[in-house]
Amino acid sequence: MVTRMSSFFLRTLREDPADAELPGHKLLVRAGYVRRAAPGVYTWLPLGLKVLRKVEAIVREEMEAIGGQELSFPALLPKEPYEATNRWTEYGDNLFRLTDRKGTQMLLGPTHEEMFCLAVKDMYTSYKDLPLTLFQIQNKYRDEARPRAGVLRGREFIMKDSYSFDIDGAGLQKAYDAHRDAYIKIFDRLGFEYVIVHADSGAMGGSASEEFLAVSPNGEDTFVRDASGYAANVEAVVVPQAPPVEVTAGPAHVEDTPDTPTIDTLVAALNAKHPRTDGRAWAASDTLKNVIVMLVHPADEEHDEPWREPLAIGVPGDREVDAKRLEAQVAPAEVEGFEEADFAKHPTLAKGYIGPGVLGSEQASGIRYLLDPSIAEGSAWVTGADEHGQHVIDLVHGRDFTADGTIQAAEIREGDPSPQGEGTLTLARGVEMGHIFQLGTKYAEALGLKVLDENGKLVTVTMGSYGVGVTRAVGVIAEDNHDEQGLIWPRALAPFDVHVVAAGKSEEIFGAAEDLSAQLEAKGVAVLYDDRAGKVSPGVKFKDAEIIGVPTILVVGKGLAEGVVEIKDRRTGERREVPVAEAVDALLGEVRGQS
RNA sequence: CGGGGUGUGGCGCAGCUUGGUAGCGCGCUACGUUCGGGACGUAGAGGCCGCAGGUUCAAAUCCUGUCACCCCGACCA
Repeated sequence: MVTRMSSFFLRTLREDPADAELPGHKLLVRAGYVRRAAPGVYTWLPLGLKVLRKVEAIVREEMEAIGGQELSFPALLPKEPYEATNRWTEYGDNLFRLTDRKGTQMLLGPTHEEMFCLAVKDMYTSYKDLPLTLFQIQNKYRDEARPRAGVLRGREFIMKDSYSFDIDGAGLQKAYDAHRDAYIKIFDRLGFEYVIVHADSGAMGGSASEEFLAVSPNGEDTFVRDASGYAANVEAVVVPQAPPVEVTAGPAHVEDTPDTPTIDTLVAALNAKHPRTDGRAWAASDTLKNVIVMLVHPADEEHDEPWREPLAIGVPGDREVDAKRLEAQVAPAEVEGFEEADFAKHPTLAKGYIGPGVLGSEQASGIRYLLDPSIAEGSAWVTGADEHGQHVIDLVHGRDFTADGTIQAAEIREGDPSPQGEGTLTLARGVEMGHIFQLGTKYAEALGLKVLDENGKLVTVTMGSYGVGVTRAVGVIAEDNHDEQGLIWPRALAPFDVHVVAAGKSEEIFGAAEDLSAQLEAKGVAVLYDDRAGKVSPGVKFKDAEIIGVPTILVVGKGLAEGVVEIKDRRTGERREVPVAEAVDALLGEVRGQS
């Protein structure tokens, strides 16, 4: 049936909503696709829901194409399965928790590994039942500390989550590859620019993990890439170990460097009082900065309570320790600052002048000491001498000091050499649209999902989990597809195929527009017909058509007297007149010609 | 959690410094004119000025407290 603007549940806004920042978000609200219901919680109006359903349909088709079977779990869940996997506590404040009238604690599902795992355990017991891939497209709930950018980061959002179940690693790899291919098809069809980056599997556990990031300057994730096609999340970049270099430095010597607690003050003091002999000036990159943090490990077999461990990290003085990279390396431990009270407990640490002299498990402080891999064996450094106001010059790695190992925690910068290939890295931002994980047996083990193999032996099932942000996809597409006037939907996702505007007041115009709309609908073309009569001027209708962003606009107006109507391409602005009798065929060509 | 900001008809905002019976634009209703680029006129409807205390003859406005929301950061499969 033709959708008529006169009765369609829609109201466009002339002005930007005050609470929106990004253009796509503003337009989705202004054009009547979504409304904010609560922070990070959005209502999908009829127009928006049509787009959302189209995205869902694409995702569903591709999941079914790789043999995925759709089901639907509740969003309201019992807490026991999440206690079994420890996520009831691990998920922390991000979990929406509630209590029923009997006082039983429940949660709104942030993701459903546990439920899928238990469902398979409930029904399957044999290797013959595997492999299996299940999926759902369902609301997820996460009490984000800071929801953002409208539908891009909500506290309630729709996700397609699927899970693969296999008897062994080879099966998992196959399922993983199938999902990877399916995701490529999905994101190609959704039509946005994306990169597949190596990701950190972090708290999810498991071995391999890749993220699909929609490239967008407004994205929240930073990733690197080089000219050869390598791309990785910053957390996942592995800086190669610098090869050893020949020692050219003289013996290490301690110098007085009063009032130099920072790298900047140190470099200035060195150049003023201890100039280099080779004529070059000291730079921050000649210094070795030692940063102490406090790791908070969760309780484990040996510790009943969360426990704390100091960690020293040595990085070149011109680089910071990247908090995200560090967190990824030490997960599931959390990173806290090393406070004054902690310094008091470690009297060998001279704040501001900490050096490798006391760092390391075997040294005076007993603090584990890890170096950035860019610090080559044989290279000489200026670093703290562990006495207030003193630094040591020409301290050579491997000759004068050693560490307990290396850690990937230094910041990654634009122009750094690519860890793979020849070129240098560029940094860009993206929005995480999909994430695929090889989970392995973590969840199956915790929940006891085992099947009998062909030898009659119990084997723990190997799982993968795979997510696509469906509501987020609509947000990203809106950010990517608009101009000054409004949204411009890709044809495959547009809420309607053709927006018919009756521009005028004569009965002939409305009659012809009505007739053309009906003919199009009869051919399976979804029509939004602006049949508003009376005081709604053509200008208002044109503006609304532009902001709503249906890719093809049919204007029935003044040309009708000469027997022509106008077809406008919303994206290019191109317009052409066609005889009324040919309009339907011409529009069918538009709608079906491209995709 | 840290920093910045905002709460006034459905939406966007002014008024607050210097207290005196709440205003503008959009939208909405009725009638008339207009009709290819967010028309115009006339007449209307619609607001516990976030909430609670306080000061005062009088509080949207001053004071105290509190709540909420937005933005940046931290956080975030």
